Amino acid sequence: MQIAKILELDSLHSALLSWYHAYGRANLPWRNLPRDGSYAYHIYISEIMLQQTQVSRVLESYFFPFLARFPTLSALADSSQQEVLHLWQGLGYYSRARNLHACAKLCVKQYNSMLPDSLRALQALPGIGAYTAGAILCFGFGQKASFADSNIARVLQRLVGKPLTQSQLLALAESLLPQADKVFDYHQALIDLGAMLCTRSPQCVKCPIASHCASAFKPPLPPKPKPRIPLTLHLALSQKRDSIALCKSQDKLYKDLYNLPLLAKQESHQSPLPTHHLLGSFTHAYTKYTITAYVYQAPKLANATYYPLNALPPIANLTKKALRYL
DNA sequence: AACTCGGGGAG
DNA sequence: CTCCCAGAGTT
Repeated sequence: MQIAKILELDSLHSALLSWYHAYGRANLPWRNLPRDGSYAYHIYISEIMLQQTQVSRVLESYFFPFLARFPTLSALADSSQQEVLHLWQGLGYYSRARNLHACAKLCVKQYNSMLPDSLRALQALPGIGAYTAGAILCFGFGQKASFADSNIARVLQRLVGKPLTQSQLLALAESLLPQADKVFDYHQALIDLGAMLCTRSPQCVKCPIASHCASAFKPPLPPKPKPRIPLTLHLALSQKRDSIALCKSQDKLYKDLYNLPLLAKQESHQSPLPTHHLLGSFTHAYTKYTITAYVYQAPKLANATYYPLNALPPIANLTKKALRYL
């Protein structure tokens, strides 16, 4: 590489890192752990929780309770999937919880109850993809690995001023890496830059690397519109003493979680069923659907399983909302 | 490459 | 209201 380019890169790194130490979220719990691999499990949990999920939400009521209940990979492997789902309840994307449990069991069996420290082995584990494998290597094991989450992707694409394919993105990320002792903070800094300044509406005036950026102060590309499909659910609330009827989902959606029995479902806006006693209704957003749910009082169901209200199995927030009408 | 999977908070 | 978040797995 040419000298001028190296100096430029050096200046980019130092500008980014000074900004991070002044304005970044350096006090996040998963940023203040030993980086020798002894806390790779904690990093792993944080990375899975943070997939498509905001930091504030993970800190609220998930990260610490989960680690308190499952302090090690072995403890996680020894638990039941139900208990894991219980601590995941409300966080969404529940395949993450199922994969965590499966991954822990695999690591106990194959890797002496530890997470492996190679990119290939990590990526082969359920729920760990390209991004998370790199992040675990870098943040958990202190290795010089490159990766790109959506924050880093946005920053790098703005930096070069054009959209990049996944392989172009990874190649660029690799070429921008600083020396080994700075890689941890460098990646955290890029992530914070993407989350705090280089957002969809970037605050370029505050950006420490605007002078390196091809897109600084230019309007971002227009987003593409996404369709939303109306969905009407008719849910049965069947109470027996202090228990209610719930069904374990076998579908991909809410798999292994418990839901109210479904009387009917249509992909359109519907009115309540006139033949049933309506208790109430609510709306719920779910990916591409906007759901209207009607909750009806239902008689005792002969072949349903009833669960006590003070010891419910794991339920999704959709079901939790419906239980308000008890 | 395009879909699917949750949920809540920001704008 | 719309958009998006420390993505991964499936089709």
